[in-house]
Amino acid sequence: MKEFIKVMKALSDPARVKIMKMLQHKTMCVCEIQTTLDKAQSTTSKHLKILEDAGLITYQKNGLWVNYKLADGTQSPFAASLISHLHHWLEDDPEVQIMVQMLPAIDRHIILNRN
Amino acid sequence: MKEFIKVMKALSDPARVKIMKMLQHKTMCVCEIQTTLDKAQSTTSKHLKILEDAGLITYQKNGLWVNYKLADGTQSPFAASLISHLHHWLEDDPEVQIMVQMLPAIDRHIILNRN
DNA sequence: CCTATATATTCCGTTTTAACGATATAATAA
DNA sequence: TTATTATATCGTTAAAACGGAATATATAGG
Repeated sequence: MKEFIKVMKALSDPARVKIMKMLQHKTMCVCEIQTTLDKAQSTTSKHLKILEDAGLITYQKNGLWVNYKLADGTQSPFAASLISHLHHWLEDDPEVQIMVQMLPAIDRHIILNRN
Repeated sequence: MKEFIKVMKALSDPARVKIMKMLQHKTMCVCEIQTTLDKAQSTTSKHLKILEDAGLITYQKNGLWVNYKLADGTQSPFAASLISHLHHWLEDDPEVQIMVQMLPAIDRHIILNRN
């Protein structure tokens, strides 16, 4: 029950659902996710932790960057099922559509004014 | 998005998930659900309203009694999918199992000391 | 009408959640 | 080592959620 609640709670916040939907398109670092969400860095980091604790996303460190991506669902059958459904759910949601449109322009090097 | 969040939030509370699991076995009135949950009557009533707003359950009035049952999911595709999954999810959860065992003994007439 | 009763709603206290700024951590580069 | 930088954690505040007691509503029966 606790594990199930954890997954449901994780997906009960619009910002976290948006993170799931953006990671469906590409692996992203924290600053890219933060920019797309338009939230503070600490807020973004906490949302990522909640999703990770629920088994919905994973990360890989690469130097200073932490790259997040959707989990494969092996950690939780509930997570697995919801990750799968989220691929087609909310595809026609206005907020999600606008977000997806801006994704190609989101790049860590541009965000950090560097090249 | 709002509709999706509403469904996920509704299923983010153990008491409400338990209600879904008990209604999977039979239609129940508020006092029966309250007894099974072991919560106050107002608390129970509020949980039921949240589940109903999310399209997860429906009710039918019969005199003084209000009988609740699982929704068919026509109100929301998210609700439909989760109702369906919940049928097999948490079947082996200890809390749910104990609850299901006591269900046959839960009867509105016995609860209200009447026959 | 009046009474009884099953459920819904209101009120209020407590706990949880989400947000941000500030600080800490960890990795890179000099 | 020290400086820089991407991310994580801490501290605090405001809003939302959960709980129960008290009250309101609605239906049934006299």
